[in-house]
Amino acid sequence: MRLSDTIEEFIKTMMAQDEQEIELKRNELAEYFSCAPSQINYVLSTRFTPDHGYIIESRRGGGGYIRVIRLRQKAEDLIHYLLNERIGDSIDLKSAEILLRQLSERGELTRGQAELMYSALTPQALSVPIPENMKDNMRARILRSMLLNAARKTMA
Amino acid sequence: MRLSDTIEEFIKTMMAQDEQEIELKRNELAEYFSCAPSQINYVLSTRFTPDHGYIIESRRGGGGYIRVIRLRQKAEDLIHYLLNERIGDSIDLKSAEILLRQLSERGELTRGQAELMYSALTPQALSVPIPENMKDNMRARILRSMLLNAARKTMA
DNA sequence: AGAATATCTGACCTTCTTTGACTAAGCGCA
DNA sequence: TGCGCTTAGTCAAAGAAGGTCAGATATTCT
Repeated sequence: MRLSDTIEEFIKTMMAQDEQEIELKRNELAEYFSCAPSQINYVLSTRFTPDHGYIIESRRGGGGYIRVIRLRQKAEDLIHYLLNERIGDSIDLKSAEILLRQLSERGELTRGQAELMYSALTPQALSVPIPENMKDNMRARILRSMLLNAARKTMA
Repeated sequence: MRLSDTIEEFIKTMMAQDEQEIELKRNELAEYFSCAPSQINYVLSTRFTPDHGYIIESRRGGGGYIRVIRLRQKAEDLIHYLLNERIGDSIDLKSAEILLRQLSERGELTRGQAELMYSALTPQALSVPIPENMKDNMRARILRSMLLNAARKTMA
């Protein structure tokens, strides 16, 4: 079996017992599996992505850590759909507005959240001197990032 | 847990009970936590700056002290200051994080709002191919737009 | 077999924390 | 006034994580 698969399983086992959230030390894990620390990043970036239902947070420096958060199934499905089908790598303001309204009506987001997200995508928010055609691309990224954040909480 | 975090908490606990203002002895504190005295300065300069809502006063020599004062401002004044002066047309991620954290600690924003706003400013959210120096400019606009949105409700 | 894809490693980078040597400022007393 | 404690401040270097990326290897697909 490949090392990556072993590490993946190991992490998933840790989460099974614990909660939906674990913290790990990159160097310790690498030490434990006698591999390069960057191998851990490889595993995380290929098997613990939002599409797989996970979110990663980390901190450097003394006392640093990597936190792996598992989304609940429903949130995972929704995020998968939103990121891949609905948003992709570009979304215009009007579509984003419609999407946010739907999410709020469906109760996936509070109205406040939806409005706050919308405010981050308006022309004023993005009134920087870059080509217009790049703005919908920015909207997509910003919206993704915010939806992932929300997925950890309300979307459940 | 990091020593710096422990010291930060310790100081905040002292303030919670007491009032808006406490006085501490650098050497005693360092002694108490078995660390270099300059560690105390590190904590103060990374966690008790005006951006964090505190100011520091101190005196050397016999009977010296360090005074930590929590600033209190009316919400409108704070928001006004942030929007017009502090954020201006550019703000880096770290500063934004600090400001959002302060707003949430003060109860001007919920923690969820602060985190949602933060997620719209991360490198992933802004990972578009534009010059780095323009990103802080974008952060400022996006953050302002979101704060205005929140302010219109909470503080209207 | 050859091309495409997936895995691993190592060198180098960035961020955050901790320590210690040296510096500066009040205070009290000769 | 000047000297010597008693404090606090500064800054650079060391330490402690984690991140990135290109290239070497290994697997899988056609």
